[in-house]
Amino acid sequence: MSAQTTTRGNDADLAENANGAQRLHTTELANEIEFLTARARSLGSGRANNMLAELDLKVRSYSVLSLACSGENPSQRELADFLSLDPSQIVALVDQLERRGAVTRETDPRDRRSKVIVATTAGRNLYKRAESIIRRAEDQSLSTLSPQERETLRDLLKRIAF
Amino acid sequence: MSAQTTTRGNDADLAENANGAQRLHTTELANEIEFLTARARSLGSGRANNMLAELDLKVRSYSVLSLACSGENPSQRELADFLSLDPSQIVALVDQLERRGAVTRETDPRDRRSKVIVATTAGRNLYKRAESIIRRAEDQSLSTLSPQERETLRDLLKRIAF
DNA sequence: TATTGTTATACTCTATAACTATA
DNA sequence: TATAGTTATAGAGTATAACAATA
Repeated sequence: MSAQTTTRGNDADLAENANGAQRLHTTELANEIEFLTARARSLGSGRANNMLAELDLKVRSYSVLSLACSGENPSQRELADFLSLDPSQIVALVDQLERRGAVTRETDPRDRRSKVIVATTAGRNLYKRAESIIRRAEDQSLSTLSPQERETLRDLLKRIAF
Repeated sequence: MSAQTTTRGNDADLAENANGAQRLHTTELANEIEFLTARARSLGSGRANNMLAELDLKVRSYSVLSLACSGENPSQRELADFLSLDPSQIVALVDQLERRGAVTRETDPRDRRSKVIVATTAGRNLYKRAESIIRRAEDQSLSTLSPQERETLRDLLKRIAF
């Protein structure tokens, strides 16, 4: 998905550490890439959501805001395609961001059905703060990896994600 | 995936390919490891769920079945911890698998509060078939990676997932 | 008093279909 | 006839609290 989902996140994992489900780490399941990807995502987006809460954002709304700030002037349809979300979910996300003055909908003059999402100045400021939080969250989630390993991971993921 | 979620999966991505949201691939967001992980997970579990449908399983129930077949005799509490799911969700998943005769709940004699989940013969047969489907799904999801790269990815993910 | 499993409930996320306005 | 955005709704997934049995 891309666009991700809220998850139980950190609390559950503290529980696991406190507890003793480490026996299960040697299991077949624990070595499946799909499982590991899902677990990494769950931990990562859980942490990111917790940290973004201070800006009243979630990973979802952050993603939309980020693309609105990208300079690519995405339409809602493009956001839906790229984030693997239904167009109706984009409506709700853009509504929220628009209500707080972070983005505006501008009708594309070349196709008046289409609405381009662009960030306001306030939206770009919000994004700057959110981006730095996301960077800290990512840094924490990847704390066991060296910079080189992080680049390797990024490249491998990029090849399977697109 | 661990604990995962159903996702829109393949259809959305065909739409993306058909469409032209490729502009957004150069975006900052598209290079964030968290985003790529989420997207990879979404594609992967979407595909796996589609393929597991013929066995009337999902990634969730497959994960529980897999751990029930692991020989580690996990309790429901351990399943919840390991899969980052709430204990009440485990109840529902085990109920389903128990109803179809794939697993049984056995009271742990050393702690009669705890119930150990063990696979039946039918459950192990079901798991064999599911496992081969999961392997095919994973193979398709990782088709752009060499065997070596897959191992690298597995190791990196393992270090951030646990 | 604390923990395992269970039930119930509310909330979020996801999927689908129908509508409108534009093309 | 088809597409972008919107609305409404139902379903799946998630989080929380309370309870019984057991420790």
